[in-house]
Amino acid sequence: MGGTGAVRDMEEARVGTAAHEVLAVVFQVRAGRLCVLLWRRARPPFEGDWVLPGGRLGADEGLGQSMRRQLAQKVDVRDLAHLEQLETRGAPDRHPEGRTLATAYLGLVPAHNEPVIPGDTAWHAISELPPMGFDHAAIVHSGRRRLRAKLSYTNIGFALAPPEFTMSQLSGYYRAALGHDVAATNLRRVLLRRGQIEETGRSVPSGRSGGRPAAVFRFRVSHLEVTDEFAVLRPPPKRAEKIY
Amino acid sequence: MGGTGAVRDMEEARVGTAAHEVLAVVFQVRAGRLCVLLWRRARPPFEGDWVLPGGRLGADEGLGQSMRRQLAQKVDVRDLAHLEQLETRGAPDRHPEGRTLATAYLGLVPAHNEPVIPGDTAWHAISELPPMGFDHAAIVHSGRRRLRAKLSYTNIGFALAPPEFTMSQLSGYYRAALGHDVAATNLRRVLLRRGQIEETGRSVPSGRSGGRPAAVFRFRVSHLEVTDEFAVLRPPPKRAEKIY
DNA sequence: TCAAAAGTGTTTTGTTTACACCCATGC
DNA sequence: GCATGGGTGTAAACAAAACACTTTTGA
Repeated sequence: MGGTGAVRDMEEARVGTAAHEVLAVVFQVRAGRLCVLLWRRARPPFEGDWVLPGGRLGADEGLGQSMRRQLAQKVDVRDLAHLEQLETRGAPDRHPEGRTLATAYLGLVPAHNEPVIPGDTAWHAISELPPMGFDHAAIVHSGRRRLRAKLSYTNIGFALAPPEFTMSQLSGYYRAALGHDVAATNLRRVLLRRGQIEETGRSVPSGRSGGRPAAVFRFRVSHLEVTDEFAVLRPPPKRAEKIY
Repeated sequence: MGGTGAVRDMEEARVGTAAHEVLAVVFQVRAGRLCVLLWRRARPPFEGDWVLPGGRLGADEGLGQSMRRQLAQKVDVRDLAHLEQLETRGAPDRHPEGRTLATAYLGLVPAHNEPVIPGDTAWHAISELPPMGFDHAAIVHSGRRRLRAKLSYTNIGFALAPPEFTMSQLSGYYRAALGHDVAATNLRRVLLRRGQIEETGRSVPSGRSGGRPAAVFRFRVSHLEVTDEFAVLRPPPKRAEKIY
């Protein structure tokens, strides 16, 4: 146990009361790779290891509210296009200095944003995570699974892409997040069909190597929506008498 | 604030420490309807209202462990076919007697189990929820959404159905959980194709009104599995060079 | 023999992937 | 004019829903 002494010991003995922290898995696609924002611990335990940004829940804060406040110290909150709760971990031994529950959030920063971040934080590709403290590496992987799943049936791409983009750029963000190739030509049709994206009418000039100018798209809504709810077992379309 | 006085006040003032409880949304299909197990509060706040079973997190318990312990006082844990974490709520004012975080779980009891439950608990159809205390009604609806979604792309039906069943029974459980009709004939083919269910080889005699005897099926695995992961945007089947 | 319930065969529909081909631009 | 992407058209693959028809039983 740490050096806080009697006060902490008394608290821990009391059933049902525990320290609570919030942690953020903030992803951004950078240079074609899915990256997560990590913070380097300057003192034990896990000194020198990397951990998720976050901290103690304030006395009168909601969880999401606390997460945004803590994150504001690392990234400008305006850069965060999406934030959702991921999971809560409460293994009694997850924190060596005493019982601490942690509620993790998934946050997304659109590509090409370059938020100012403190010197002790850095973006790390999730394919090459550095040594990480506590159970934070596992939480990063939870976040990746969540993002990956939601790319299939929601419009969550809006939080990965900048406000305007070409289809080949967008397929790059999908590729980075999903971990496999995504054909721009088909992605375009799927997202258009689902009404997720629309053309701006403009196009970007082709690069020095030539090629047809690419049309510029944008997402139609910039908050999470389920766009493909019933992959299967969908309700009968006509006379759909719901039973509740 | 409640009358606990100085001790509680001191705790609440201390940043990062809060009471923590676990709550269970336990569903069972009963008489063709999706029902949730509720507990009737005997004292304020919300006296007489119905709430989710649960209670304070113990000093050295994990969250899931605590949930199982608390649930054991309401339903026999052997009756619980599935338990998964749902969400954590931490609004500062969610509990009138003082800051309390709650981590909710989703639990499923297979149909036709008849667990012994205490006199102050009862099953309520979710289409006719009684007046409920705290934010528990919202948590019930979170649970229903989760169940409904997972029926589409996982084998979670195993936790709704008894060990053996006919297809028309199974379609009844799906109907109750999804809220719309599910044709037994197509459900059979979908679940067989996905390898979720298999025939036992036996059949049940037809009822007094005649009819062909129904084949008896069972789920092949009785833990959660994703059986239809990439509804769309699936990775290329051949030469699927994953990038991580 | 008829009604009832289960199960099979087949068609239709919808969605996504694959792939060939056409388009617009820089050099 | 030709290489280089971008974009369209179209076919193929696949899965699920709809529906007609067959099977097996009780009365």
